Amino acid sequence: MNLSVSEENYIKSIYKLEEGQDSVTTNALAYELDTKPASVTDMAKKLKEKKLIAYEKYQGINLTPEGKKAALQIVRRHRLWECFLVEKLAFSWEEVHELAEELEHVRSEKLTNRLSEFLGNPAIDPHGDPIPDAQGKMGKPRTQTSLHKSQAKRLEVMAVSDKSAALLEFLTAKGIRLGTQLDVIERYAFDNSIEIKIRNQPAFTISEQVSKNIMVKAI
Amino acid sequence: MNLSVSEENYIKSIYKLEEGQDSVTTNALAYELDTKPASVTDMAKKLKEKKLIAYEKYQGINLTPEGKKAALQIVRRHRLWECFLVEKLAFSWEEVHELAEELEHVRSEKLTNRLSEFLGNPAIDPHGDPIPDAQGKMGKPRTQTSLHKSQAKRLEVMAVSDKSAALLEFLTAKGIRLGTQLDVIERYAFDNSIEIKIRNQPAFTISEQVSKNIMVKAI
DNA sequence: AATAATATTTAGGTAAATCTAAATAATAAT
DNA sequence: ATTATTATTTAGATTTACCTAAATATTATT
Repeated sequence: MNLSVSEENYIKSIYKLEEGQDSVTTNALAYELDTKPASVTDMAKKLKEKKLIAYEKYQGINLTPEGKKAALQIVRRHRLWECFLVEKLAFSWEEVHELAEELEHVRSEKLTNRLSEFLGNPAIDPHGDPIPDAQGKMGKPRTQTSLHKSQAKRLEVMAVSDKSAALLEFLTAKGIRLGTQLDVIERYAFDNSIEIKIRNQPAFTISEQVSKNIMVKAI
Repeated sequence: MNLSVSEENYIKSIYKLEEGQDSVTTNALAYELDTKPASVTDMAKKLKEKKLIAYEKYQGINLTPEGKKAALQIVRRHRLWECFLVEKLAFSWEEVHELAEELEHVRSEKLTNRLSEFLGNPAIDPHGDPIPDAQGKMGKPRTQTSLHKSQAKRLEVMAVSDKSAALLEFLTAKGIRLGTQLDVIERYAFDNSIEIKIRNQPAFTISEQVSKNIMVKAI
């Protein structure tokens, strides 16, 4: 199956949005891909034709097993390149997402597998996400909850689900990185903001938008 | 200046064909890019608009200084990725061209420079071609003559100008690689084939097409 | 120099991936 | 259960990078 860059981006986004949800809506996909719903409908028809997604008018989108396989290959490439950029080229974790976004579209199994080997077949990428192996097998689908949902009072940052440079820069500025341990001081119901504290630092408040994207586990 | 992948490929090919020639013809470029002359004319207008080439109807194509700068950046990326693939991922020299052809289009100066640094700022790529530095400065534009043109009787292989996998496989099979020293046994005028001999090996004959693409220097 | 051959350009068309605006379906609110 | 709102799809354009076929220039040949 030969996919265009655009088709690959759709498959990857569907895979991402499918997590948790039982199907992906046209609007959500359009927002995720920064495009218009009408364009999504067009592409949905094409991907259905190629048997990569299950799609019926107004019924939302799901990956077929084949589509999921394709998605996992793309995710594998993306996360391996992120490892490469951070470990070998000394990029910081908030810089690598956009570059990996381009590198992931070089579709060569041999290259992918050699790269993985070169990196010591890593199981997680610099953001804490698991890397699918050559067969598409992947460790547990990442951490338990978002900080937004977590009930815990003391927790550890396991991953960040949104890789926009803006968020990652914000987190870096605030001293939040992988493995950072935080205490939840207060949750404000009126705007869902959360006051948190990192050891040896003054407490500060983060918005719902931010807390939704910080993945944590209780400690 | 933001170039599409297609525009970059045109610029790169013009740069390649310009070497020696004083301008590049529509047909030559079409052949090089495996496209049609009409498409080249279309693109020539666009690249002229962007001031990357000098072009007047029926007059052939030349890079402007700006176009040449762009070309050297692309060539730099291409050759650095080739180094990476051969040195770090253990690809053989005949495998890397196609992959580098894709990787070269990731346009990030920071990535390029970090990659170069990671590789120890190499000055030549695995095919023997010099790698432009970050400023576009490049070592002497490679070897003197093709085997086809060379008058010398004993010579050394400095580079291969055509990177098609077919040719590179052929050369590998015959034991011809960078640095290989050969003796010219005979030149057959009727088809321009050449009988050559590598030390400790039986002599064999290569076609004009092959000899045109082997770059040598006399020793 | 006239003609033949070749090279190049123009005109008009196609496919992929997008878009806007309008139409229609599904969902939420009264 | 209507109506209003929101989501989705359709219809028709647009842009990029191609294409073919025909027209026109240039170059080579007699």
